[in-house]
Amino acid sequence: MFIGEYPYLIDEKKRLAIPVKFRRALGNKAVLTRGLDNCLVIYPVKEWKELAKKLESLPAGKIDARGFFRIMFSGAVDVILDKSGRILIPDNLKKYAFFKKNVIIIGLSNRIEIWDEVRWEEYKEKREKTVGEMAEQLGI
Amino acid sequence: MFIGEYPYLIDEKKRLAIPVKFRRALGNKAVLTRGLDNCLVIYPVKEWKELAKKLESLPAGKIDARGFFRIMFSGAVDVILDKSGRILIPDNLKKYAFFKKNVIIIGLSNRIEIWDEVRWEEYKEKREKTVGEMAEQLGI
DNA sequence: GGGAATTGTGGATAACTATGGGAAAAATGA
DNA sequence: TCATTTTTCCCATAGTTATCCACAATTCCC
Repeated sequence: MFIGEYPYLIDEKKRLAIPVKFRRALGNKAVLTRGLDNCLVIYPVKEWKELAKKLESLPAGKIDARGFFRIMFSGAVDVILDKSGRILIPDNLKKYAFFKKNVIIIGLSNRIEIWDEVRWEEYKEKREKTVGEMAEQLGI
Repeated sequence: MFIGEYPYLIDEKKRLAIPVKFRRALGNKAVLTRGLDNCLVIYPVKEWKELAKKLESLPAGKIDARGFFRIMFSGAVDVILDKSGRILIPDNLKKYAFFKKNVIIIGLSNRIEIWDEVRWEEYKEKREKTVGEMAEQLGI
């Protein structure tokens, strides 16, 4: 299970190291996609396949479903961890997630999210204040 | 499985390179045809055959079905990848999809779509906004 | 606490790819 | 038939990417 929050750098060759604690569970292959709120998500191959299956069952005749399908698949890439445990972040995804150099990698149970550092700090601050309300609404 | 988003150019000889990652799954033959929303679609031969079968089973008595059938079949061409992994885009399809020079090739599970770059960027921007809602509906 | 192993980061070099162009072959049209 | 255009096939090359290696900093382990 992926947990925790780790700061990393994207170098000028678009390489990003994956936290050591996550590497074993990923193996040397994973799938990187667009995530909600302009972050990126890394799925273990198995998790991605399950998600892809859900997406494939969407009705291709419906405009909204078709659009969602296109966004999700076009935003996905296979990534391979190099000898140093790094993956490559393609330009389109880098742009989508507003990455500069500093990013935060967070473990979220069955997946890993990558955030631009500044955006993450803002998001976290905002959300930390409302944790109580959120819990109440969710009935936790 | 085809995934990802890749920018390419159509040269003055109407040639368009297929992303390296897609070539193995295509072999050196494929079928190119009109797609929804004024893009073009490349199907591996096998996938095309399955689609053709579905289309053939449409009720020829219905106006819409007949129209769809005609558009899909009349727009289809066999394409062959050259030594550099490029295919030729016929004029009629080029016109249908509003291609200038810059196009985006996207992988969509069992097929590949080709979009005019400008149109894709517009489409993507519009669709990215509804990703949150869609995800919530699907429970992703 | 000190040596060994691990990790984050940078860089060098080899391999590959995108793209353009030239020459040969085929099609076109008068 | 022949000149002109279009298509096909092959090669060239700049730029990018993959792969390997280096090394300082940190962590681990006895």
